[in-house]
Amino acid sequence: MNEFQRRVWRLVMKIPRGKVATYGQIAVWLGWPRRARMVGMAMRHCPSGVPWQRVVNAQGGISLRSAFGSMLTQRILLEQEGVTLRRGRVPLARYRWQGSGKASRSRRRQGG
DNA sequence: TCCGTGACACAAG
DNA sequence: CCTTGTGCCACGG
Repeated sequence: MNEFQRRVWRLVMKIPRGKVATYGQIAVWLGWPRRARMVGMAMRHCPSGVPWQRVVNAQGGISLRSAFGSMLTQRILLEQEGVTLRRGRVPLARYRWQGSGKASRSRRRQGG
C-alpha cells in the first residue's frame, strides 16, 4: 500500500474513543493539506482495526452513501462510543479530536 | 492520454 | 438552508 494510506491509518488509530477527526484535519496533520479526498480513499480501503467511524467531513457529517450500507453503521458505532449526533451531524465543537495539540488550531486555508 | 468520478474542503452568492 | 465554482489527486474505462 501507499505510504500515504499507511500514515492515515496509523493516525486514525490514534483517535481516542468518543472523539472524531475530519478528513481535512487528518490530511493537514500528515503534511498533505490538499489531500482530504485521498484520506477518504484510504478510509475506503482501511483494514480491520482502524476506527474509520471516527472520521467525518468538515461539517461533522457522514460522507457515506447508502450504497456502502455504512451510513447507518457509522452513526451507530459513534453513538456506542458516546458520540451523539445533532441534526444529522457530529457537534465538532464538542467531539473534535485536537490531536497532539499541534497544528490543529490552524485549519483555515485558501480556496481549498 | 483524455475524461469522468469520488467516504473532501472552502469561498461566494 | 441551498447551489456553484475551484482546488486537489488517485482510479478506472
